[in-house]
Amino acid sequence: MDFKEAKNKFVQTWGALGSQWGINKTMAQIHALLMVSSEAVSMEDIMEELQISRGNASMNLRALMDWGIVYKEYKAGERREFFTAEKDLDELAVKISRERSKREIKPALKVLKEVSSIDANASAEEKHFVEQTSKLYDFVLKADNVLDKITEYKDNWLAQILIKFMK
Amino acid sequence: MDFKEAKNKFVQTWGALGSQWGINKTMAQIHALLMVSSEAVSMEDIMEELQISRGNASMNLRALMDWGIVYKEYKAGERREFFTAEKDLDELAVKISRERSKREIKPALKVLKEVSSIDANASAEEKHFVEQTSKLYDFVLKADNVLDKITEYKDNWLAQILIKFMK
DNA sequence: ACAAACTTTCATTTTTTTTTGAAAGTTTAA
DNA sequence: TTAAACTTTCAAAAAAAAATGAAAGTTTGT
Repeated sequence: MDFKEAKNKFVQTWGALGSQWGINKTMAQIHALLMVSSEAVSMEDIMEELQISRGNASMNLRALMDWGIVYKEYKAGERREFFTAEKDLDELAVKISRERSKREIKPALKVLKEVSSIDANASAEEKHFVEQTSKLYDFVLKADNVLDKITEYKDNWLAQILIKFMK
Repeated sequence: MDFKEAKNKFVQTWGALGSQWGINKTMAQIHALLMVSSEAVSMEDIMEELQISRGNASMNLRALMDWGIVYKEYKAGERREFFTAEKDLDELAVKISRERSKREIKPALKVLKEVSSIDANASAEEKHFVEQTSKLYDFVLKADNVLDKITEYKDNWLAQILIKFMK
């Protein structure tokens, strides 16, 4: 396998993995491309390499910047914008965790709290509902807090957990 | 908010959360419904409650059983099949983690290993590619191993991490 | 102020994913 | 063995998500 094939395979795989985790394929592909580029890349080049339209490139780059994992870069004497990805993997994981927590987990928690707070009248059905959603609330809250704690460590959190865990 | 509203809100929210994480909405909704049902539920009732077709119900129930988080149950004297969800949240998390690791992370690791193994000739571009994909391989492998370790604890793993982490 | 060099937006089109439903398959009871 | 009571399958339809591209917007240099 030569470089071009390998790069392409990586971009495709990263895109597919993204889809499976609820991230738009092109967004994941752009991210993959930037991750393995040593230099900042122009929108034109991204369009060319991934064979996508200008609009698509623009929107997904915007989304990646909103996630805080892709940055604009300006080159002296160049009119156009260039893009780079966060390349520090610990930092990348922290940012993704924080965003998903903020966007998805926190709102879900709010709903769980609401629905687990209805007052269950006598019926076993309602009691079970309240019990189960309460447990779920506690569980998700705890998991979310663990994420918070972990991402506070910032650098090398993964290795740190591993150390603590392996005894 | 009364019981019916709460139940519906929970099912809808769980479905939406599923979508955001790459799980088919109906599949997540069926799971939600079964999670908060104190009794096993028939396919007919699932179709009725979620307003979905027989085929849809059948396929998604099958998928949930493949994930190992929904079980068939037979009632004495009843011809039809009933379904229940795994209600132990630790067990649920363990099963989901294992399946996602097996289906998505392991194959991605294989590709990462492949593409990071090309021999980079002199160019800085190729060197950077190999370096970055190697780092990614190490990172994902480590993360996957942490998941493995965690899920070995089986019961109450979340609380255990929390304890270790809080010092 | 103008226009060239870019980027963003969004209505429309395309693609992908999900759902439907009817036919085929299976199981059970008599 | 037959038929009733179910479940599964899968081609086709529908719905949802993503992509296109041209017009509108923005920035910069002269």
